[in-house]
Amino acid sequence: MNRPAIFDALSEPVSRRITSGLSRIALVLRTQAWRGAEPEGVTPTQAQALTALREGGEGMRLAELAAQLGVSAPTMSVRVNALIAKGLVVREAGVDKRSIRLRLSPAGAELLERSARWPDFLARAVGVLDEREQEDLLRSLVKVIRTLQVEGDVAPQRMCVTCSHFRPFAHPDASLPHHCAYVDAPFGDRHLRLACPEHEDAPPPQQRAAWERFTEQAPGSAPGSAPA
Amino acid sequence: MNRPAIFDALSEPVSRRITSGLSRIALVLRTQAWRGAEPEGVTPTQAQALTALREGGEGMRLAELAAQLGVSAPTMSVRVNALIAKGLVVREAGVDKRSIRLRLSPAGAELLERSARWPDFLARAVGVLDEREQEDLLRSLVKVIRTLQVEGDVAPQRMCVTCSHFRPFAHPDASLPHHCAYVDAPFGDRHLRLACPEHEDAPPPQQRAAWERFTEQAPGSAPGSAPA
DNA sequence: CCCGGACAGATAGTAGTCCTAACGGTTGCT
DNA sequence: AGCAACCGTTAGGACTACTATCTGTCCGGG
Repeated sequence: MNRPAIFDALSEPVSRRITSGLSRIALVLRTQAWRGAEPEGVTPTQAQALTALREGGEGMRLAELAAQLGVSAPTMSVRVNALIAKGLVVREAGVDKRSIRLRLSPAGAELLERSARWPDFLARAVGVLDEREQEDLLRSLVKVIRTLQVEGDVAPQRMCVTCSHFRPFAHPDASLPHHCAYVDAPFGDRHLRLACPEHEDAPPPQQRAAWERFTEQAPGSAPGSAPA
Repeated sequence: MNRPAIFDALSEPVSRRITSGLSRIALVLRTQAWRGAEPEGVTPTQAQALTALREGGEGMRLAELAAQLGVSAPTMSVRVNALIAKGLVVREAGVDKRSIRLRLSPAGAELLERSARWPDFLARAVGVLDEREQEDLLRSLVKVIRTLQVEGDVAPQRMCVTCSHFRPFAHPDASLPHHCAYVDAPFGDRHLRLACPEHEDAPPPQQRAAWERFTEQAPGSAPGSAPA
């Protein structure tokens, strides 16, 4: 579809410029990290831990939480203790007396409720994209993150594409082609989730099959787009 | 185009899930930051400064560099001194004796040459997207970053869309609709740059006009997509 | 001419982040 | 019973980056 052009020779690969753009956004997220957290009296990483704790369901173990946030267990231990001292998290003994179960306290849940809008400066910027561009962007991000997960660069995510309830392209409707067996309803790319509380890891063969179906289909935005 | 569905009521807004995905990628970039930099004997932030120094052209001032990387001047001062001590950057007196001009040393340029492939783990993940998806993704990122810049959340970027040489949709060819007056050649969305050495800030009225043309056109991927 | 305000950058001092190494208590296998 | 594996914690050190403060330079006014 794209004809050769002078710029094809002049430019670095598209994928590299994309990573440069993603890095730029990562930079902004880092420098603006205190915006939402500080007014609530927590640090950005503490806020991050609270979010993970909510998304991961109740009774998370310490090591789980650490893996989810990509930090070492000692780091997470200190972080969690700070949150416990602030009364935002409670620690309970697990069945195994070595392990612990971490839960949000009511105060922690309420804090998350209040500050759930961060990072809305970025959400506003994303809002300049039209409906279709957002859907395409979300689908692309899902694909990239899933690949990072397979490569071991990031911990398993609670995403639709690895969920046992996910049935890609189960319906002919191009607008709502997928099916979620948990709520038993069709959905589209725009509904794809990255952190679903109802997520349940599918067995690897099912994951692979679903992934193949999901990626091999032409994107919903372009029914007959160039396979050649 | 998208019909109402159960999931429209169940899900948080698409823009919020997108920011969640972007945050996830930012997390990976942060945890993997030492991968490319450490083997070269520099820290990630030092590598970042070197990159900015190359992209920004020769003879950058300290404050400029600090703004580009979203850190305070003192922070950048310390960082630059470390790079000077390592012989990767040279400091020269500016015309104004208060200011300094920072340049990459040959050793610094050579180091960048060697480690320019970071973060290629992310570039590889982006590589699972097909050509068209990458083009769409790049265009969306450009739009988001440009918006962040207008909002003041990030320093001015050397992007095509703010460049005096940029002529959006100057050609009828849907594959190469834009024109770069600097190299005097047509180019497409897939050639859009985020850090062009030849960038020259266009005057605000021209920027606004170009931005309007650039965003109001239907994305190249969908000639007749929903204006309603 | 020189004096003060504005500016550019450098230097403390402090706080947050996060790692590796080493340590106690539990569990389960032999 | 003994020992290895496991879970979480504590200790120490490195990196990042902020605010406040300081030194030197430029420029305009008296």
